[in-house]
Amino acid sequence: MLKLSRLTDYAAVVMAQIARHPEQPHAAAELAEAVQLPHPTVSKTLKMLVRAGLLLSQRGSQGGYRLARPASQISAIDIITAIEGPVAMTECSQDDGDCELAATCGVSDNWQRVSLAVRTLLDSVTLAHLAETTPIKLPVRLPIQSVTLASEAGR
Amino acid sequence: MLKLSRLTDYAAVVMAQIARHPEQPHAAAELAEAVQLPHPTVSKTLKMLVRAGLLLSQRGSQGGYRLARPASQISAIDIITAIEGPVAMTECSQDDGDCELAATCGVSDNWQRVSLAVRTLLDSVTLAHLAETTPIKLPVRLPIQSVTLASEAGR
DNA sequence: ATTATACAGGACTAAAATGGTCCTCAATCC
DNA sequence: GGATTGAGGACCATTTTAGTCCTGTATAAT
Repeated sequence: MLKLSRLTDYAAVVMAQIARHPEQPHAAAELAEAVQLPHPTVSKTLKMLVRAGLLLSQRGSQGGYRLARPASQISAIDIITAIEGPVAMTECSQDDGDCELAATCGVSDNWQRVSLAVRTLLDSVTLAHLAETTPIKLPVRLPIQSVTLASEAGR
Repeated sequence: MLKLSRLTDYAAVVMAQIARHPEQPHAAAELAEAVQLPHPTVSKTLKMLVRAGLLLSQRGSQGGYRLARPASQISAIDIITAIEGPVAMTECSQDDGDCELAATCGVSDNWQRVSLAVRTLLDSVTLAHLAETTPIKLPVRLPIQSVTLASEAGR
């Protein structure tokens, strides 16, 4: 279905929660309560976010989690990558690229361009954006994305 | 990893192969040979594409598969949807939207906007694009995408 | 008509990913 | 020292995915 894993979803919700109160550290138990999710699961998610460098943790009483940098400098793709690994549309758009079918494939280059466009899009969405509550939805348009496909590449 | 399933990947490759020779019908066995994938798997993929209305099939000898419409009128999202179902970043960005955590979630609206942007991006990529071989990659930029987030929505 | 070709539909299985829990250890504060 | 809180990883259940195969049906050539 080309969707985020559930853990990634949790991660975004938790990150947003922290982003709305960036001063104090937040214990896992407190966050779990706030977002109404099981403690062990939230805890697992938080650990992944720490390992990815998006959160800082402090042990001991009065400890907890804080953002490693301002919410405006954390992007959606950072969160997704932290939980799911690199965003790539196809197997072969990854780094290793060990697809031996590349010869007969014929679409890999273009998929890679699409991948890049998706990544760029997700990179332009920040945690600050996600954390904002949205009382009204007024469609204001703003171009944020470019993609180059073979057909436009001069051939 | 936010990536396409392998079957979707196959579907794109096979569709591109057909798109490059749109006149004759192509038998599943012939396509499997051309793209170097197992016949049963290719066959399964083709059936899904027919059911989604992207391919037309003809039984009997000299039968096979043809595009249901020109490659320029089939988008990447059509192919993805045919195999994986609707593209939605989160559970709750789907139609039913039966997420009872929506109250404490606080990010669902913005994820839905991101989903929409991804869908729009994938909709702008056509099978004709994908099928093109790409001898040179000259980065020419072309804005194709807009997204509206809460922060830009007037509020 | 008969036969060979080729798709339709679905059952079935094996393997992998995912979601979720729990236990033990380490750090920190009081 | 004791309470609190995170780190790390093992572990299991469930779901999803990939892939195969079988039976049936439509079509064309002869």
